[in-house]
Amino acid sequence: MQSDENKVAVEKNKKRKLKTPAQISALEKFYIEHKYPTEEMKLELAEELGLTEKQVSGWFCHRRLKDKRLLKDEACTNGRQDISSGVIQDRGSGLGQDSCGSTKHGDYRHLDPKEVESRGRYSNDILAADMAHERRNPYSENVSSMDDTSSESSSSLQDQDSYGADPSRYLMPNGALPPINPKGAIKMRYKPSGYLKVKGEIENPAITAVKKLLGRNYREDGPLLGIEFDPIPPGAFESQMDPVQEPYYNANPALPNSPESYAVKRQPSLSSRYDLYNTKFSSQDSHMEGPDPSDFQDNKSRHNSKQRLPLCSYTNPVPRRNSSLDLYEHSTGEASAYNSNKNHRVGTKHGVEGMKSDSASNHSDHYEGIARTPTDWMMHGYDNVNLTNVQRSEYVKSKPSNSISNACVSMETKDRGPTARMEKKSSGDRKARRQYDDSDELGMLSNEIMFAQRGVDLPLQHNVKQDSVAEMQPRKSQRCMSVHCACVSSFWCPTLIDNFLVDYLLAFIFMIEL
DNA sequence: TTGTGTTTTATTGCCTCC
DNA sequence: GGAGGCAATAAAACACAA
Repeated sequence: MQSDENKVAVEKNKKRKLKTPAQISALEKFYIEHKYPTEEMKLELAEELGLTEKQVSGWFCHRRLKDKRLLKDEACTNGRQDISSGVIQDRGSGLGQDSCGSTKHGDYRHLDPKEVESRGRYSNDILAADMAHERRNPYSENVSSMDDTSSESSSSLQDQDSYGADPSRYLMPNGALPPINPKGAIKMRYKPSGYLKVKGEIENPAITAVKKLLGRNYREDGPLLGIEFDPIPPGAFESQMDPVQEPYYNANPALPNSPESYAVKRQPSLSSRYDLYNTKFSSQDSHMEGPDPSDFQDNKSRHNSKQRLPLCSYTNPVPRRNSSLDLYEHSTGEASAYNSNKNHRVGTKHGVEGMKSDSASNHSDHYEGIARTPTDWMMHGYDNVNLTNVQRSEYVKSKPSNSISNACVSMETKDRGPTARMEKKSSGDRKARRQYDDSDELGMLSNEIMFAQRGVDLPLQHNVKQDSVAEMQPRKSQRCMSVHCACVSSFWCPTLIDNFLVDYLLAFIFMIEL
């Protein structure tokens, strides 16, 4: 009898048991803080979680292996991408070949394992793993809320539970990166994230080819593709006047005012958002510029990587189309995409689904009429490419259900102000509108300054063709015109336009040319 | 519902370090 | 030699598509 009981007990113990969400959450949290916990830590943790020390040790061991595996996969992926593109990317794939070749005893071998400890805060692959965990774990949200009372370290855990790939998650409240543990910094070099990561993912052969074709003409800090801009309207930057009372420059007086003016007017506000965005990402980029990146979004899981990778291709030349939809949704709805972790989540189920619903319900409205964003301006102005509404709808229909597009959504929402539909909305939106206007003041100012600088420093051959601009600009004030010009100028203004957008634009143009 | 693929957990053996 | 860690392996649990 006793032997039978023992047998049963052994069987019971032998049969693996899934750890509860709370346990996993706690373990993950601890793992972020201490990649290599001491025996005391393990004991304490085991006691708290009702596990054995052996289980805890094993979990940490497997967790490290998981990290390593994900890192290796990511590195291999990047390495293949580099090969396929024929260009050695100076960012985003440093680890690749080295780690691909040898895995014995891990890629951390060259580092003191202890030095690797506590790097988890910056370890994006952990986030990816957590994202994978979330996919599997329907209780994640509960766990997340459960940890609400936790202290600082738990905040990261909570973020984990949300599994947002938002690169700003680790930013300090003031938007700056938290102080970097030198030890962590070492590891950081291997873990690109945020913009750099996304960029590395999407920088497919098409973009590479475009860059190759452009050669010297492609300057990240210079005019784009030789697009000609019209000269700055006289007095465009004169003292700001009441947009209602003041006369305004109108290159084409025949054009009536239209709601687009509102949308266009909003564009400058994006600069402030862009600045913030770029601040975040550029800060991260500064850490990513190292020889070796991998990336948390890619690290999500092998399974998801397989699902995601094919979507990195530009089957949809304008994946950003959904973004404006998203923007509309968020600008009028509850949470803005800019602040939403979910919208930064790359390749997450929710994000994709959200996009689908957006496209399905709103795309027809969003692409009626003329271009409303700087990107649209470019599309109209460049090579006289006139996209019909139908075509645009098709862009939407071919909604990119991929991580990149999802990332674009979040970026897009930063790029674009509210669409013209905002103008049509009821007065109930005026409150939100005022908020935009507030930001517009700052944004316009910065844009105008930027534009003025450009007017001095750069030749004017890069002015957008006036027709295209006039066609799209309902002008209500001189200031609006200056804003319009500033928006156009943002395409070659390095501080306003993200390289990410440039890449997409290049890819789009490349598609057109093909 | 089922088959397949992925992830997680547990176990074992080997290696390195002290 | 013991402790700790890594890698390999098996099996259970899970996710997802057909």
